[in-house]
Amino acid sequence: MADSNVNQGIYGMPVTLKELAAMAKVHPSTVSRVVNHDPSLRIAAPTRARIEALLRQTEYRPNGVARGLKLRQTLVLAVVIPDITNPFFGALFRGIEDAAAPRGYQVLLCNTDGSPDRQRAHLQSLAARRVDGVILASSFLKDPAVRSLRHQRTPYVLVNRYSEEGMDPFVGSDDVAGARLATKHLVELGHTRIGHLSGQATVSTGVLRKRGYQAALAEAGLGADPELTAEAGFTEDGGARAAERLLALPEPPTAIFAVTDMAAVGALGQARKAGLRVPQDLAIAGYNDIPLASRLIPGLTTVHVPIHEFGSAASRMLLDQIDGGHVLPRSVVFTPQLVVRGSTARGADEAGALDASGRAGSE
Amino acid sequence: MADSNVNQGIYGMPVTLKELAAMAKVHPSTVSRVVNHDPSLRIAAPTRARIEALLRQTEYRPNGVARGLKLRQTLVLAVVIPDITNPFFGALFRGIEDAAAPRGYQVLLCNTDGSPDRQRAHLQSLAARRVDGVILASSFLKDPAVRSLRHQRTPYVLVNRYSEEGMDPFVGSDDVAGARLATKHLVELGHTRIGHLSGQATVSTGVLRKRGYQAALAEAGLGADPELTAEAGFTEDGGARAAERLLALPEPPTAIFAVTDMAAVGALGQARKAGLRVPQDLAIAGYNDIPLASRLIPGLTTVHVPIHEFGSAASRMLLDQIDGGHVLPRSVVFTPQLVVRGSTARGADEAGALDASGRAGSE
DNA sequence: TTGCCATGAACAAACGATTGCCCTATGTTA
DNA sequence: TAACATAGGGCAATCGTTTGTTCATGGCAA
Repeated sequence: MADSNVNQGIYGMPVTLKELAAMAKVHPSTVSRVVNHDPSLRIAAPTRARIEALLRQTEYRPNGVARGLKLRQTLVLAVVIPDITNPFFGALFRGIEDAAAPRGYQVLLCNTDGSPDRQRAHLQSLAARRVDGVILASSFLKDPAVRSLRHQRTPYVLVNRYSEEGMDPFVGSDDVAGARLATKHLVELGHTRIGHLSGQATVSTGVLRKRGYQAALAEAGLGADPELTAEAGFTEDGGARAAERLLALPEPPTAIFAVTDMAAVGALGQARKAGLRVPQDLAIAGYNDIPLASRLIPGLTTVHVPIHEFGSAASRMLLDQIDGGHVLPRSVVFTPQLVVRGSTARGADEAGALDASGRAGSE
Repeated sequence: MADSNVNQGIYGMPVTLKELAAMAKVHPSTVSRVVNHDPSLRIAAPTRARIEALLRQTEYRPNGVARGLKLRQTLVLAVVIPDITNPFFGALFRGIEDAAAPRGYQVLLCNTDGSPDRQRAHLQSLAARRVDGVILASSFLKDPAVRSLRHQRTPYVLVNRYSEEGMDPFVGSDDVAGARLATKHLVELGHTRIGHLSGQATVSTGVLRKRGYQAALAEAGLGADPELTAEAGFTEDGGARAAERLLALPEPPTAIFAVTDMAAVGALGQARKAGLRVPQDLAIAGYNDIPLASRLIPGLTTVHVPIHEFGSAASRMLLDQIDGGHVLPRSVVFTPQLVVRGSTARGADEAGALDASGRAGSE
């Protein structure tokens, strides 16, 4: 460093309070109070004018890191998800950012790919970084790193994942009701062998949607054949493989309810590969109503949830928690709605499927 | 604050060097040197053991904010894009994060929705935050905030966007060549009225791909009818509207090359709405080969570029620039490849379209 | 003239970590 | 025995802000 005391930015733009103060011939603290509009500061008009002119000329912005250290707030939120490539999480993220930005926050995005190790690594970094809050939509709530969030008193909100302790701030939909809706729809279409592509048993959405599926079957007087449920996880690949297993059964299902649209998409591809027509030979329903669902041919019947609002609601809960000290309300649960498209159309002919696919998702 | 001097975390876990030092009965600086494995530290074995045991028990992690202030590095990168909901940017982000994570960096995601104001707001925040580097894949390179990145000496890399100054670190594909490839393909299929859904004239990809389109037409001895080009931007909606204009012409095109897969998807929907069969009545080609392209029916013919590698290459360039002080190489340009699917299939019948759609994108 | 009160800013102590330098014991060597 | 080297850590400045407190000055009333 050639300039030992006063560091000038390029183009001679000062970047620190100290430099600014030297130029204005006042003490740095005075400049700080002007910048922050400190009401306790009584300042002579000419002095204030001098400082403000300088601030404008130099476009000074306080160093956020130093500010973060002093004020103990970073104005950063973090979102931990399995994979941003999944359209569900893309829409979710937008909801989060759109609600966070107006309040001055920016958002770190952390993909875990469903790996507990990556999740733990991310959470540890986030804790060290002192992010102001975390939104968790990833799978592993037993992770000790999650507990350490609690212990560190880092505010957090869960999206689409209940924790076991059950008392965590939560945003999501009524998974049981949604799954019942979709399954009941398949029942009413006359199907009696209805398969289920399930999520992992370690994830609440997986468990609850399966429960809804089983409830709908029971209400219809249909026994839940365990053979008709195959674990697919939440990916297209998983959906394809699980569907393959189901379709290879001696008595394969004529309809499938998938835990997730992505799994349903996998099933759709698998059905096509097997030469089955959808919906004539196999009806398929998903969950979430991702944008892709309405663009497929046939359009995917699915359970619509307001993904973007999941994000913004979670964001707001988190920020309120950060500002206010505690959580209110503790949870936001949206009511899911069935969206019927071509993949389960009743007397589906080609035209019907096309029509249905033309509907735009409301997301 | 009840505890004035020594702040204990919950569960009595110390969180600062000072507390740790007090417990180990050594000076904080000594603890710091142990944590950072300072080679200049000569320390008695028992002392070291005492400190290390303490570090393990308490799971101490240095406060990243304080560290950032002192060391002038935040270990944060930022990505500025129009919209993460667009599959192209989802894949890009994963590439970036996957390359950044092993080197200890986490990544802020900033969506601009193509708004210069939002972009400027984001860039200003990022500068104030002292992020270590920025990857720009958004549209506005004239933005003064971008210049200020340069002025602040914040390292940055452009993805898929040339700046006018032309000397910025860049990652992307040869847009002219890619567009020529796609257009030439349409020419070879026998089309003579080939339309173009273009990007904005302010964005390099828009300009260059249009140039490639025109070059291919010229080579084929086809004049470029300006009426056959409509500005679509990079969104599905824009693509639909632009396609609508083209299809309403007295002599509408029989083939369309879209600047982007998303625009092509919009055109596909518009064609369907107009009762046109793809590819029989209208052939459509896109650019980027997003995952969606291979799942549509018919599959979308497109120009494949390695999106994930765009991200990882950009990430690596940026990190090298941060570590090394300057940029080498200044740019990475991938060679695009044509992927032919059902949307331009030659004597396409239903079956052919289906087959083509079954191919998985290599991304 | 003395005392008091605003006024207008400067002072200085944090926030938590890093790091060049200094200091104090103990051997070691001349 | 005096000078010196080395081991083992402590000291203190620094990164850039924020903020409670103190201080000097001048005006005004008594």
